[in-house]
Amino acid sequence: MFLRNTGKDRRALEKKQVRRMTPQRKTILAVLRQDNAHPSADEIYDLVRKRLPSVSLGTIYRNLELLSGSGEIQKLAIGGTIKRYDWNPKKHYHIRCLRCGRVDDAPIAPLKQLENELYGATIYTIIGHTLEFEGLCPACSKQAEPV
Amino acid sequence: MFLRNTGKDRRALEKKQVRRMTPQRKTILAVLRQDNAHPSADEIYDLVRKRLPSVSLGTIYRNLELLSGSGEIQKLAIGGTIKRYDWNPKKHYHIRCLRCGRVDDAPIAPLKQLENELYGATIYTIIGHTLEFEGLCPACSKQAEPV
DNA sequence: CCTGCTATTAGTAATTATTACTGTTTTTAT
DNA sequence: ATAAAAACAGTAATAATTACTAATAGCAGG
Repeated sequence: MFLRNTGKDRRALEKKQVRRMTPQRKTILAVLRQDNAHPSADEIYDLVRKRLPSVSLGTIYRNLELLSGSGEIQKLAIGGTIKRYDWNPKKHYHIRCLRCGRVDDAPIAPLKQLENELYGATIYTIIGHTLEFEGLCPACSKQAEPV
Repeated sequence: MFLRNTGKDRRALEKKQVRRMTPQRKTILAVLRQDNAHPSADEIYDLVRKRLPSVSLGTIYRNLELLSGSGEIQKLAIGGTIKRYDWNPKKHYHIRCLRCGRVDDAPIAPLKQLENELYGATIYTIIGHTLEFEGLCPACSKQAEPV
């Protein structure tokens, strides 16, 4: 949970706690918890705006940062570019569609002993790992096959 | 000539081949192949400019895209934000320092049977997976421990 | 050797996701 | 009740990447 000292990472180091459950915060949590699609900040913004039309994107980002920092939700860096958010803070894996970008949970239990294989073989102090499967979702599988 | 899609996906679909080995292309390959640090496009840009001062950043990106598309190098989306490039096109895993962002190869063989565990359990057509370890590099380990 | 055709280039503009800043409002603590 | 802290909306700035444009370079066929 410690990252390097660019702006965003500096904030993570501070381990700032969520103090108050503001309406904005509450709504962000609510829309995230009824969404299994691992939405991006922008998608969450759209969903929250339906309930709180005057909410600002900065508030979305700030609160997603606070909530993931305090362990209530999880921030995912899947596939490279954009960040996605997961209401489920527990460690689990994901599978991503290479065609449309859809992300689902991968139905496989965390591999706890995986890091043991590196002990002694790497100069790093190992803290964790992320595992991501890639494939085609049902809709894109159909399109991809020329039938 | 252009299917409607996001830029990067469109380009991936085209599977455009590298036709000529231009000096720019050759230099990009050369600097990448003598660098085990998995440099970013910007770092490669700096390295190439030492040999070809007038090269442009767009050329770096375009050629890294072409070279990874044709399988000569590998494009990595490690840790989320920026992309890094690997002279080694063979499948292997990486470990990233959470503090300074350093990336090294992880000394562990690819888990070939991992995807089998998902067959029948997911609605996706599985194509592959990426596994990334997180930890602290030696330098950052020392700093992190209060001694 | 010329002519035309693409691939490629440098340089620049645009885009996207995210982070930072600013002035105001809201909540908490005294 | 009042001062301090936290959070907010709105906007500006940044970083990485992608797209565009006009010029150049190298090959293919006559």
